[in-house]
Amino acid sequence: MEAKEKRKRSAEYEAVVRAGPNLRRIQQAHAHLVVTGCYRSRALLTKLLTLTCAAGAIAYTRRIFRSVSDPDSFLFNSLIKASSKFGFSLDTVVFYRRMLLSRIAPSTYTFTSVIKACADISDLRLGTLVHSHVFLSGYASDSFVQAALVTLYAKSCAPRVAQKVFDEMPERSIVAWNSMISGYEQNGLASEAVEVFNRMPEFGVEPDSATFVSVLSACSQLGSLDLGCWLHECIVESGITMNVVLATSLVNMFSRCGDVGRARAVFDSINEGNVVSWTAMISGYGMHGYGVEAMEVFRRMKAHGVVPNSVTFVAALSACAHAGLIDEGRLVFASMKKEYGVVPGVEHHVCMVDMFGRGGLLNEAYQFVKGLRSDDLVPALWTAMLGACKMHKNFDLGVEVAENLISAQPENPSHYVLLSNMYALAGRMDRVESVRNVMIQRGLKKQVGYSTIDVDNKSYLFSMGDKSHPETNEIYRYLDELVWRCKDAGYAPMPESAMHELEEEEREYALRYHSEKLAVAFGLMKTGHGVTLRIVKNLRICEDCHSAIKFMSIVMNREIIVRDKLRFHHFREGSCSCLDYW
DNA sequence: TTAGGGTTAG
Repeated sequence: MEAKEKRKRSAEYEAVVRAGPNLRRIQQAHAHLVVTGCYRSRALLTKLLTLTCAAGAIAYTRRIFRSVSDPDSFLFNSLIKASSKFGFSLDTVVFYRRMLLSRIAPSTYTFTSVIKACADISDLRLGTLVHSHVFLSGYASDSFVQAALVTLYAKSCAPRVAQKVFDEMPERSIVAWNSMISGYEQNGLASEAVEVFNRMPEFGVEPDSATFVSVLSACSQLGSLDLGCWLHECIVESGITMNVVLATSLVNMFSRCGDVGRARAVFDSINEGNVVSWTAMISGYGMHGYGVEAMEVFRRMKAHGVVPNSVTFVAALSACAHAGLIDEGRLVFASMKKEYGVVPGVEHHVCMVDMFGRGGLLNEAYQFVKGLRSDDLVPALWTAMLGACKMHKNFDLGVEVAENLISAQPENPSHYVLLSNMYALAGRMDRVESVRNVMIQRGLKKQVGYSTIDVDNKSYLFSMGDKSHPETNEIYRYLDELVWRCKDAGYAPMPESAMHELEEEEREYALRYHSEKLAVAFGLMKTGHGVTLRIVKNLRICEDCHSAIKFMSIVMNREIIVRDKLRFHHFREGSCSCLDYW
């Protein structure tokens, strides 16, 4: 009799397992259990709960959980793990609280899941509280818990705390190293991420594919092609399997470091691409202004049966915007909702305004903005509008837009600079002065622009008028001479795009020693003929530098590639790949 | 009566 009972139960259990994370089948299995009276079995209930959670039916999970009279430790742990794993972080916290209230002791397994949930919602306060529970429970030296804590602090914008936890770990697993590297990378501290990576060999730790994915992202931020190529070699030498995530990371790195050809070569080597890898390639072409190529990849992606999502559409629309493909952009935008059911969000709206604006269709851009719901009117729309006003010299509209921007974000100094630029271009110097005074009153400082360039595997940083470099005198002299040669070739400095409060002569001086010009001069000085220069600027390249670098590419017969905040500019033989379309 | 963790791409 007993054996028979046991066989029956295990058959029921098997039936639940077979249902898998499919809500309809789980419900059928659940109904069957209720009918046969087996639903009182804890094992079955627990399995049922984790499966409903995996199926994404969190409301159903909660309902079943509420019906359990006296949940045990196994049930709590299963539920906490499943809810955390499938992204129901707030539920994880609620279940954890219930567990504590039920006076059931959490284990290291409980903590890893709860800490991951706190990390996913970047809740530092809650995470710190759980960290104190870890101490009280005596699990502070568990390596899994510690690795989870590193992730928690890293993802909650506290990378220094993460580093402290990491440093105090007696044994650091590869996952802990990876958490530390990705933590720095995700907080925009790319150099620190690379430093951690470089310290791995001295601890005898072999990087795995997740390590490379994170360090490649850091490299993309830095825009350092030398570093990226070296990492690529490391991956090949390590014999790590090139999975789609790693390959996509490489595609992104090569694009963002200015070598879209290599990005394409890696992309072509991917066997089973997914929506992320295709999107990465579209975005890569887009940021270089290769709109036709981007749209070709977009077309091929659809032909391969890969369904574009919201991010893909941002990449495709932005590619159209940066290449002036207005009609194609319109078609893409129209197809979003109609063919793919993707509802346009604020990012897509910004792309459209940017696209119309760059193309000189200011009125259409403005009408597009006016047609949006008021809660969709994000500052980025006005910034795109403003860029268009400046490019196409519509100062009245520009002033109106800049004033809108300032009222929306009075604490953002770059809006004041834009407004001041607009007034200056419109010849309203009295207003320029008053905007500047407002900035001073409110204690707002213009964001400092800087440019970096790699020479002989070393990164050099320049800011405007920078004199910190040991070879400053040589660089300035070289640049002065270069500017003279450019002037001979037809370059005319454009003083109006400098800070307008300066006197005429000072303005030209300030322009001449902009960070990107200093970086170009240094690169030309230090590298041999035929070497392509690659510069990364943190802000948008200024109009005058854009013009000057075109001339530099002629007089020095060099290819110069500049990545700015928005896109790439390839300067060659006196023209730029953006076709002045930025 | 039942399993098991923390890291990675657009």
